[in-house]
Amino acid sequence: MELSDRKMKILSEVVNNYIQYAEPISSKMLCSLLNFSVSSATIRNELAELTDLGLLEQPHTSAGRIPSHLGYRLYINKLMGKYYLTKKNKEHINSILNLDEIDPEILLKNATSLLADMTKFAVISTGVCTQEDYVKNIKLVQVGKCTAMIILTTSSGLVKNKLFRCEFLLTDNILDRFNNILVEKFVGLSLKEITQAYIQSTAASLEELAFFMTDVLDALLEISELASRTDLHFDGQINLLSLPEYDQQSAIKLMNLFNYSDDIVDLFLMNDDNKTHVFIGEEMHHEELDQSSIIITRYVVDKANYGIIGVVGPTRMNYTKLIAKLEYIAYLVGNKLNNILEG
Amino acid sequence: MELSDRKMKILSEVVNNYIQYAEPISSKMLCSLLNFSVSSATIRNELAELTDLGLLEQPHTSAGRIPSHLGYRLYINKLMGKYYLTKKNKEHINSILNLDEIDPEILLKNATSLLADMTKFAVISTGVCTQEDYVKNIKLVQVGKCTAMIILTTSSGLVKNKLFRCEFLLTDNILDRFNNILVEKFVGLSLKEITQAYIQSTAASLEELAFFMTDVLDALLEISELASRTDLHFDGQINLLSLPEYDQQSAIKLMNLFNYSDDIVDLFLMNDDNKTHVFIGEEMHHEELDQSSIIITRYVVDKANYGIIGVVGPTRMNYTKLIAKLEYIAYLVGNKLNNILEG
DNA sequence: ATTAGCACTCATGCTTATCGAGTGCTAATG
DNA sequence: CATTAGCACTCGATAAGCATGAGTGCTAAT
Repeated sequence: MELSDRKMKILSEVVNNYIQYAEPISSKMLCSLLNFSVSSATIRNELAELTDLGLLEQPHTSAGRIPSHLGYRLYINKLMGKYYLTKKNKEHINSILNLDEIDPEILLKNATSLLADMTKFAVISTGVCTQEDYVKNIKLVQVGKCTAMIILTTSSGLVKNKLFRCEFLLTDNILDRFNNILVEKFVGLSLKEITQAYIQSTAASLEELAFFMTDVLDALLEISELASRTDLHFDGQINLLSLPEYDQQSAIKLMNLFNYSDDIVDLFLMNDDNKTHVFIGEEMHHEELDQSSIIITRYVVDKANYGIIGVVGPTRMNYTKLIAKLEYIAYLVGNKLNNILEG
Repeated sequence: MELSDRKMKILSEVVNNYIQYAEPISSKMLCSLLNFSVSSATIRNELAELTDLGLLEQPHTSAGRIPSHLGYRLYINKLMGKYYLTKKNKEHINSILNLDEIDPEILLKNATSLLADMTKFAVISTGVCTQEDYVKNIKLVQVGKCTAMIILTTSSGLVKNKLFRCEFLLTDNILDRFNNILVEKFVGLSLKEITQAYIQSTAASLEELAFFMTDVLDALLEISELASRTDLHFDGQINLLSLPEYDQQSAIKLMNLFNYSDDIVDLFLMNDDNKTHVFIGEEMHHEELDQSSIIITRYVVDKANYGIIGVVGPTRMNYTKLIAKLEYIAYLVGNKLNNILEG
């Protein structure tokens, strides 16, 4: 079913207006905004039809119209234009992200917080996801009499570290020996392969050394689990509190959704290509998100490595602007991470 | 001025009741709760006098009484009993904090989040504060072709690390040389001494090597600044949202106070001995905190090292219970950190 | 297809009335 | 003199009534 050009323009205006003012719009108002040479009664007829089609809604009989989620969907798929960031905007983003930070985790944290600041909404991002991350290197460094740090680097550029303690005095010599063993036994393995069971069988093969290496091996297990769990970054949740669409109740529900984050991760994984996706309220089938939309996109590091970054806000959000900002930041992050990985 | 025993008991009951139910209490109700053999009219007379003394307040003429901040103050200083944690409570805390985590930062994060979970309020803690933290050791570890990690350990047990990148290919040899220089020039210095200027003058003394070491030195500067800045841990802010005393407005204000945290830090430093302190609403002279109280205590690592941990909640909080929980956790954290530092 | 005109709806804001919990005060009591 | 019964009074909370006006839907005319 095709809508007339005029209906399109009306729908578009309703959405734009609602995004800007958060109030239902009347036929009269639309009439003066649209400059068609028709009267408000004609607009009213059009509005009635758009409402019948399920694209618009009325909060109550004598109120103006607001977009339904179907209305938003049509708007997003067909009607909205593309927004181009101003030079100033881009420079602002560049100036904050182009620091020579080379830790992927910190870079992502920065990007997430920057986007939250810019959008005044909540932002979520994942660390780099990779099909098959494997151990690139392991280093042990002594930091105290009985304590040392284990540093794990992976093929996706991740560098994770963790402190651990042994029951005996450490020396460079001992640590070197341990380190060599770890390198020999674990470098090249996929992170997934490093399980409790695998560690145990490795320990067994070490014979009398196994006893001394339990702490190191435990630490390795923990850190590789840490490395294979994609980490999540949240920011700007508090921004949502000041928005008219969230009362205390729903804000709390939303926060909890973020905190017990499995559900959110699932939502995020709905993004399965390199395009930007918009999910609107009820489409997500999560009561807590009925009033909200999520825009997600991927930052692409290289063929095998990407991550996801997205904005969560009220359905009434400025999609064009947000998409532009999100995509630009995702683009920069992807580039930056690619540099880090290559370098 | 001394209050009669009966007045004390009445005040105490008003506070207890308000803490539990968040509602003004009437003379009649008090009468039945207290089991004095007097009538509600007598209680009313007592209440009137307590109100005249500024210890109680009436939300409006025909309402019951609630404690004023002076009332709370008296209650806290003189009236409230001591609460002893149940075995179950203690075991729960132990089981979460007695993991063999040896990174002070992570330990503190865990403690903060545990306390937030237990109290359902917001919790803030500082890292270890120390009069004069000095550099105990520096290590450089290669993690990529041109990237390395610098690890700084300090006298207070802090272990901080940071990735940095050089403009040239790294080798074990080069890093060893760099490392030796760093150790020679910086180990034993107070963190405060490592300033931009100091780094520059050190670089100057290195002559032709200086050029190659700029990146390392920059990283060192950054990381030592990071280490000397006491870090702050927040948790449970969202808990405050569900409390009746905070509407959206005041919750946001409170969150912002936490986020731009200088003010909060000042408040925290009001704690200048090893006792537990309670600050009540208006006493803090921060509009945002008028409805809130803060309980702070120190965790003591050893003579020179301590940190602060505190709970922020509505003035109407269960002080005895909270103090018990807070102090127990602070005690464990202090102990644990002491072990880590010694070991 | 468009439109003027008009009856109809409903959220909003204001005023008024009622209710009842809880107080403060007075006068009586042991 | 502390205590108390009794009672008038206050004031928030809740509901009900009413006017207002923005905005619609429908009809009949163009």
